[in-house]
Amino acid sequence: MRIKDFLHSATALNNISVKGWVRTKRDSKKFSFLEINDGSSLKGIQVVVDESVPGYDQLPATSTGASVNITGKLVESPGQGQQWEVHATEFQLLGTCPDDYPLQKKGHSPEFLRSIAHLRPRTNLFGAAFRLRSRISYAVHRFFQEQDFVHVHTPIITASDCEGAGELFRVTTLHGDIDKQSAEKDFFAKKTFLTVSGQLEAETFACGLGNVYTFGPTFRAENSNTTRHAAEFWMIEPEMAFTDLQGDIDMAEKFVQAMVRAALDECGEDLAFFNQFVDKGLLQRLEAVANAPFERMSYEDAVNALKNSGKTFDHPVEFGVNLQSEHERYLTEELLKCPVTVFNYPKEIKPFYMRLNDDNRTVTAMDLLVPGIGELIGGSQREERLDVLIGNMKKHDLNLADYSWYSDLRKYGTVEHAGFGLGFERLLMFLSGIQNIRDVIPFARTPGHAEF
RNA sequence: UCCUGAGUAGCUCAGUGGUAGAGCGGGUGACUGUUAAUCACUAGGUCGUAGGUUCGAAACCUACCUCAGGAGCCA
Repeated sequence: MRIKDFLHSATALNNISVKGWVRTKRDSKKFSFLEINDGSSLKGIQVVVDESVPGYDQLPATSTGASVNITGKLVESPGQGQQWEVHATEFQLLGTCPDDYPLQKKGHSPEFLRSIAHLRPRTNLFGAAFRLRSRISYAVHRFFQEQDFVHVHTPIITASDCEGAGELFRVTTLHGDIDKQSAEKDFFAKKTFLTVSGQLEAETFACGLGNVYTFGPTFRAENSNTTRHAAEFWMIEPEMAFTDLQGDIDMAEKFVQAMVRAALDECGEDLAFFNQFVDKGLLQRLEAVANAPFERMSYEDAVNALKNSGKTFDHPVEFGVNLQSEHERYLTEELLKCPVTVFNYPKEIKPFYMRLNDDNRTVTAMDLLVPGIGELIGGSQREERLDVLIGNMKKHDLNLADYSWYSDLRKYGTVEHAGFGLGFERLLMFLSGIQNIRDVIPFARTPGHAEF
């Protein structure tokens, strides 16, 4: 049993063992109070160690951060502030914690804790963040598995650039100036990279297994320094055969709502903590998202709404331009005050694989925007017509031979299909209110940073 | 990569041209069924780095480094 179980115990218990780290110690003359946390929950448990307890002589050396093993009994607490406490019958100091331990009893800034990322799992904030991450990771699989989606492990090393998805990390075993050497001499006998998306490979499985999803690491060598970007992040990419854009949007909205519901239902204590210390409006916002339908708006309507907003934007809005952060923020945070899916973007600003609409000027792209984050999901119905796809690839200067396996999906038994990509860390930011992506991933990889 | 801001004690910060400070944390002691305990005492700093201006620089100027926020790119 762990501390979480003791805190929720229905009865007093004899002969229990508590192993964990000391958060704080309060000494009396003849006994000490310890608050012990083992990571199983936000709350720790209070332990009372009387001077008669074997091991009491180790208490002076037991400071904040020390690891301990306590044998004792769980009893109702006579003090205020907790239902249960542990009366030690034996105290064992496992590991001392010298006074240069950087974590104090008081709060620290996330920036400082980032610099000691190896110790931050011991804090309330990051304990909560990474418990949430784990629960939601499980909820992702549960959501898709319960609907008979097949989980596909798409390759990490790839030779294909999923067009337009940012800079790639080169993977090579060559030494010296690699650009001056023939790629044929490299390990894979061609230029290879870390994946920027599993979408193209996922499509091959969707066009065979029906509904599939990927959930794995993704790498972008983009030199971007923002609160929403990491060079290594985890992406969820469902891909569905016999599905059009509407079905894609339906699934995206259903997915986001299910994740919000999972967080509310399964991480209540941690969410309450975020609501108190990170984002006062979090719970209210999540409840609203879980219960109300999302807005949908075509790109053209969005552009018109922005034009008629009466607001002056730093970047002017016109049909044909990408929506800027300020535009997305206005739509989701001011105009609609809820998540909104914008669809049917101009074809010029979107990748080759998106299906051309009958108007011949827009494609079936969709972006799901949420308050506070901006773009959470990007997806589309894929171009299933071979001739149109080939034409697009030519327009985008792609080497048709490199993508023959991809166009084969249209050559042999093509079907309409659609999918989307969702940055897992952005979802966690949305669910926790945590403002910086570096605080929802265990060890952030960003330009100039690969510590730990 | 661009723009803006910030680097002063372990942490959070005050100090805007004239003897480096506070709170918290650490140490010591006292006290108490305590709970971000309380009280007293105490240690702790090449003021990011390098130049420059000045009788005198933590402060003003220049460059660089680091961090943060914003932008672009995107998920």
